[in-house]
Amino acid sequence: MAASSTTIRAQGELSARARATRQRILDAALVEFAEKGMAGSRVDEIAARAGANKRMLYAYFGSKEELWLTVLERAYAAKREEERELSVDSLPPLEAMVRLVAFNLRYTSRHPEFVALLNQENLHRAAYLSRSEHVPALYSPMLEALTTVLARGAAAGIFRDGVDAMQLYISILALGHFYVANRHTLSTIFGTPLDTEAAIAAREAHISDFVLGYLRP
Amino acid sequence: MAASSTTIRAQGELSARARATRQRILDAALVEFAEKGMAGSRVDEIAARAGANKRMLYAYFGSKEELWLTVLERAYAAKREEERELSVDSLPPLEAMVRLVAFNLRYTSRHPEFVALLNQENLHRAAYLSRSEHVPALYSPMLEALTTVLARGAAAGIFRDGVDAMQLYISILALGHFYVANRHTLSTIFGTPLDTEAAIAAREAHISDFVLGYLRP
Amino acid sequence: MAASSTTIRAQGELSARARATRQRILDAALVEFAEKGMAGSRVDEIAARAGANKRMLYAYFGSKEELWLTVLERAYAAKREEERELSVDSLPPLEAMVRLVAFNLRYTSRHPEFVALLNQENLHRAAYLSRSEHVPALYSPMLEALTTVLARGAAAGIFRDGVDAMQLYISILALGHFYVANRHTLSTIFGTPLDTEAAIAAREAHISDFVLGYLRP
Amino acid sequence: MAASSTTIRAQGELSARARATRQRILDAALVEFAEKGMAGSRVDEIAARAGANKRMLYAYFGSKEELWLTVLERAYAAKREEERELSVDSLPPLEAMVRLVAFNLRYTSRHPEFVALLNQENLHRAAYLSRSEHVPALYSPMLEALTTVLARGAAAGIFRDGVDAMQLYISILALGHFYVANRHTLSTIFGTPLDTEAAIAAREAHISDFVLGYLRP
DNA sequence: TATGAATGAGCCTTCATTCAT
DNA sequence: AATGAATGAAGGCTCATTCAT
Repeated sequence: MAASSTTIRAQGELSARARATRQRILDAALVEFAEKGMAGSRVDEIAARAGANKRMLYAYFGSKEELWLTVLERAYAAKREEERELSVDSLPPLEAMVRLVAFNLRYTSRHPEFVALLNQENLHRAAYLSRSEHVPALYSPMLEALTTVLARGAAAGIFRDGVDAMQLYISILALGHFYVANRHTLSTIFGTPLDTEAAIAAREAHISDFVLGYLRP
Repeated sequence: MAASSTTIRAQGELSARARATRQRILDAALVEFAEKGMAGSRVDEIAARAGANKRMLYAYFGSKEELWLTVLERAYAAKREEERELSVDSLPPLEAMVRLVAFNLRYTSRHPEFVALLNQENLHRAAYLSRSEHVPALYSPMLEALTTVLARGAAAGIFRDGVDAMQLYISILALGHFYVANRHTLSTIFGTPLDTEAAIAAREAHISDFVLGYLRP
Repeated sequence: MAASSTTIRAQGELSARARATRQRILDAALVEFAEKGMAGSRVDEIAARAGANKRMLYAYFGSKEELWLTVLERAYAAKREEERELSVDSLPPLEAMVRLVAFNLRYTSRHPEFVALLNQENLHRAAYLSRSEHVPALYSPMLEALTTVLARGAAAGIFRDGVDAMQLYISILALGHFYVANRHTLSTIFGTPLDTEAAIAAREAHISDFVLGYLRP
Repeated sequence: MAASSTTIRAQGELSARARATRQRILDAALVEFAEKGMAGSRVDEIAARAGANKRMLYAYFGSKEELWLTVLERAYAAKREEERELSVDSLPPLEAMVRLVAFNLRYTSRHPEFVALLNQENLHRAAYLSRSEHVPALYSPMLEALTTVLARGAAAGIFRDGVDAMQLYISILALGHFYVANRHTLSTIFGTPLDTEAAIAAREAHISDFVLGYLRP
């Protein structure tokens, strides 16, 4: 009777069955939230999609807002985990950079739900994310790795000096993320579809050129 | 979504008083929509903020969705109007490029509500914007102008050859827009505020370098 | 647009139609609250009984709790108004006392909903009533009048000296109110119905005797 | 409301451990019910407070309503047990009366939860109590004892003749119970706290006087 | 042109109760 | 004897929209 009988929070103590239900709710919430945003999502719909009782959603997550935060944290963690596996700091500088750029475009392209979550959360002025204890910690290793790559490249004479790692990382994110995030309005404006494989490959080529072109000494 | 027979759409036929009311509703809606998104905004709140009766909102715009589209169109038009005034095609290529890059960052920074609207609309998969007859037409002149600038720069030997105008334009938008759009989550992640004047100036310097560095032959 | 468009509070500014709706809601709420208490009452039921839309209940009263307080205040005011009309301070002391005692029994008997409201509110530890600005003011005149009557009776040699007006008033309330409030459990316990006219008349005779017997010098 | 076939009602057949659990549930329910009434109480909360699994509550009591009735019966029995120990019929009439009056005030004052239960049950029109087989039987001895005391006092010339025992008993209950039951609203109305020890002592003095003053021949 | 009042559907949340182990 | 997980039916409250004047 340690936890109040109406809310279950810690995940460790759960049975396999409970964990499965919890997971189905999270999966369903990710889809729903990404599609309709937080305000536009319906708790009923999430529960139905999860094949779970609505009450369990509240038992596991307490409220729609807590559920949102949990989904958001997991989305960040998932992306960082894949990015970490690139092992940029163990690759030659040029390849590291190319891979990082391509990965960011391709990941956002494969995971438009991640983009949708981020946009929503920025509408909220990061009100939920700023309550997270996990996410900020995920990103300092990335910055360190990028700093190292830039230094190695500069030492080897293939990158320019004095590049700010955070600015560059934001730019790399921007070149991919913005394209995916705004693909619908951009397609409308430019009158050409942007989410075909051909279009994405073209984009990848462009931004690779873009970053490497800039980094030339 | 056909306009009801009692809906008043054209603005020309309105009296001065009516036009003022209509305008106040639009202004209020812009603020409210940008702050809370479309699903999160309340028709009551918009009317109250406009000092207008809710009924008038329906008389002038027919529905919340139509109001959203009108607000969105005006936001696009306002930005394009300022951008047009840059007269990039009458400036020397280098200066044109610097100005265009700086303008896009500064405009989005000064108009976070524009960013918020765009993000929302992309969540909607541009469902409203794609019904607009005005917006696409706004952007073809921009692409033409940029194409000309790139050609002039290449001819003068200061820009590389073979740059795709649309890709570059998207990249320029991305470098500024993404920074502003995601400033809240980025601030949280990197643990440093990104919307101070100093931070924005640093960003401007970085992206100017970035674009010009890339464009070097 | 003085009042927010979603909540209407002051009663003075309302149209006749609105006032009628508001009143129907109050009447329905009184019945429902008295029958089932606050926690047991259903907002849907109140609205239905009032022939009003649920939304109006919230427009006029803001919440179930505010509605409860309003109903409570009106119940107190109604009783005090009738009590005031007894004009105890302009009657001979003995008659004043008899009338006051009888009135309190009869009123609570005729208005079991008043008793029910009071009991509920005491369960709440007067949480709502204590936010009322109106009710306490109603009762000081009563105490003053009773003090005068006691003094006049004592001076005339028909009442004992040194009677505390507040204690006596509470006792008078008690002798009638408790009987009515607990008529159901008392009937069960003593195995005899207590809310027949005959039983009430007997009770009236008893408590008249009781009070006057005590007041003898 | 018939006990389900799996419900365990009789207490005799239970093991010591089971009896302890059952008792903890009853204790917790008393507190919760008294604080929030039946409609306002939560089965979850009662189980949590008892340190028991919710399921056990249903195993032992069948439903929230049955639990309510059990709690109510026990509260009545506890009061009558203490009252019985006064042995009013073996005391001199005057002292018996004084003790009875004081006891009723003091008991309700020490046991506000009893008062709260009674009020709730009267809101229910004694719907649950009337199904009890135990409670009515508790009270006939009380009336007999009081009748005897009154007769002895009248014979001794210290009490008036013709006093109805039930009416008097109700009045004695009223003078104490009403004060305690309504202490919150009365405190609010009269602007003075009524549950201090001093206030209760003053009340005790008043109602002693009151009853004895009335009983004078 | 403008307004106050009304509406019905739907949303987030909570409840008493039962199932399976 | 005890438990964790699950459920269906509300419950309070809010929303975009329309009516009547």
